[in-house]
Amino acid sequence: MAAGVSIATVSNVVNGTKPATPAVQRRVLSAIERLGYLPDLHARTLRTGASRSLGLVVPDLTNPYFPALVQAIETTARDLGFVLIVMDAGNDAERETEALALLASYRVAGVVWVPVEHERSLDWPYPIVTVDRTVPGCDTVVADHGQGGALIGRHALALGHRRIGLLSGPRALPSAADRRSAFLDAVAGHAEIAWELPVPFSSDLPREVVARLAEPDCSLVVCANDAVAVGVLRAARDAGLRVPDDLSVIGFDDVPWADFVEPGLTTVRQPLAALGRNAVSTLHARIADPGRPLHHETLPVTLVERRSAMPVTPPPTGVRP
Amino acid sequence: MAAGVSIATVSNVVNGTKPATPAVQRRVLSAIERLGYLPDLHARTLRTGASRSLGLVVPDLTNPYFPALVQAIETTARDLGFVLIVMDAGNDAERETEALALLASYRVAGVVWVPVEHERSLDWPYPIVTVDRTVPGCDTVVADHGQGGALIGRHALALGHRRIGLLSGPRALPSAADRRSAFLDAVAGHAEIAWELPVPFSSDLPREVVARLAEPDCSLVVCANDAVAVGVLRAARDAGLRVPDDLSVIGFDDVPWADFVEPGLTTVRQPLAALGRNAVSTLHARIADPGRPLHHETLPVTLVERRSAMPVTPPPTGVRP
DNA sequence: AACGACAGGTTAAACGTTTAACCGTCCTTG
DNA sequence: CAAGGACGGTTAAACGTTTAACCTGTCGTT
Repeated sequence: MAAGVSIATVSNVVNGTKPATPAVQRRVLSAIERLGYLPDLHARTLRTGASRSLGLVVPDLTNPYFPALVQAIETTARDLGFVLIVMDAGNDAERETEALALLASYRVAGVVWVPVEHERSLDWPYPIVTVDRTVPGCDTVVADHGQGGALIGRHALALGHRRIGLLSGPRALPSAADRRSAFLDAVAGHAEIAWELPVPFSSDLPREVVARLAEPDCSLVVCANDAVAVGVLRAARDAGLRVPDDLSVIGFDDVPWADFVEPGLTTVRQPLAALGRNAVSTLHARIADPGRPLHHETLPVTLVERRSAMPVTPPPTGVRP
Repeated sequence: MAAGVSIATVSNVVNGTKPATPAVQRRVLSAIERLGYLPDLHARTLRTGASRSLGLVVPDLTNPYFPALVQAIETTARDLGFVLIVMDAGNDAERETEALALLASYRVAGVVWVPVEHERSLDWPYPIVTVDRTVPGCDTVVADHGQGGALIGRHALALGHRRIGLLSGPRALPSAADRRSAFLDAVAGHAEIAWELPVPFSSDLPREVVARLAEPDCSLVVCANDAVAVGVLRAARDAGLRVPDDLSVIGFDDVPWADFVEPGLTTVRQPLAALGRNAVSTLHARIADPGRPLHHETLPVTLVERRSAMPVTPPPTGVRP
């Protein structure tokens, strides 16, 4: 090499594998500096078999849920010495499979996966940790959707709501189902479900839903999502209803603009950053010890109270005390 | 190899480099299938010197501007046969430099870069295309901020606004400066700038600004950003002002929730997807031909009219016709 | 019948690392 | 003073590809 020293020695000083004479160290380091040498990570990976890259596959980056998650994942991955290869599945299962295969070819050390759909039989040559969804045989980090549902239920009760409308999300989605049933359990016996309608995660509510909203027979509507909560806000306004005076609404997710709509949405916040951090540390642990027992972790969520849900002040239709 | 054939032959059939007998093809392909063989891209890159990965460095993924951009970049990169290594600089110049160095070690074929700060002298061993900011010596794809400013100016005039407040963004940011001066040019001689205040890109407006907003001496305030526009909406509401009846406001960016606030923000939309697509195709072209002349591309923006800016109906203070 | 061209296959070198094995020197030590 | 470690360095093999060079039949041409 240009430092008048062998290649192996260079390797040893850059990695500190073997001790070297100060003089040699200086020479090597200065030559590196001078030539702008950077080790070739491909060659390194090829030789050692230990890849320093992680994959991340998400259904749709533009979902407001993801940016904070991705950021946390990338940051902690890099702090652990890994590089993150990100792939957007475009909500398409086929494209998702391609992504996973491509990552296999790239010999990633592991992948963080947010599956577009539930259930999929697969065996990939790398460890996987799933986030927010669970796949058999994979480590998992999820938010406690059940707790979220319960939190909402208890809050609704505490605010004095006794007749509640429920806009539940896609029935097939486990997280939405968890939310729903925990909520139902929490209010059971204390409040009445005026009606329940399943809606997609969108601000564009089905016609029948906005019709129902126009003449509410409840004091609160609990929404599957912040997106649908925004739809409710809009429908209420169009119907001349004031939120929260005439109608309270509660969302889920705490999207970045939950505080920007009028009134600010009371909602449940998922610990996105923690989810991301723990996902990659879980993955890291599994990479270090492939034989360790399966790890399922569920992180607490928090209720964030804003102005869209308030106590029922004039008793809705005060029948009995 | 397990197909009773040499390694080289396998390479030839998977890449179609050299013709092979149908029988051999079948044997190889079936062996590949059977063993679940996937080529090692590290080895491939090492040997050919042609990396199939691109880097992406952004200041802060949680900025609502980025998700759509990143998605477009990832998608078109993958369609071109590249894999995307994403890095978040956390708005920190130092971390950004680390990111660029790490990408160099990874021998990426090129990188798409949205610099956290303007101006930086550097020479990296890969081609770079910058997005939304320009760096000397790099290919560039930007939105036409000047056009955006002009669009706003003309729209304001068309709506009949004659006294306008201006909340301009960080002076040091070229894009914000372009917007501002084009806007000023567009309205010059036809409308009066009641006041101008530089503010950071945030919904939390400085105290003095909300004070000024409380007693507006203008019919329209033009904001540096959708974020600050939201701040203005909020301040106006707190001051008992109705938007757009008492005051019109115009933003910039068309963030995902611009249509969710009340009233919907009229603003300028940047062609995020096109920006991303063109960035990687520009990069691709440069990779194919390192000697081609520098390519600077600026993409048109569009005005999206919603309800936060309306014609002045009662002439503001009708002095002369 | 002899030869050349060519198609289809193999061998071996090379990419840039890491690492085990090896080899001098010098210092210590019995 | 001879022998034996440490210590600091070098050599060479190996990782999984690609690719140039090479080999070997087969076939078509004269």
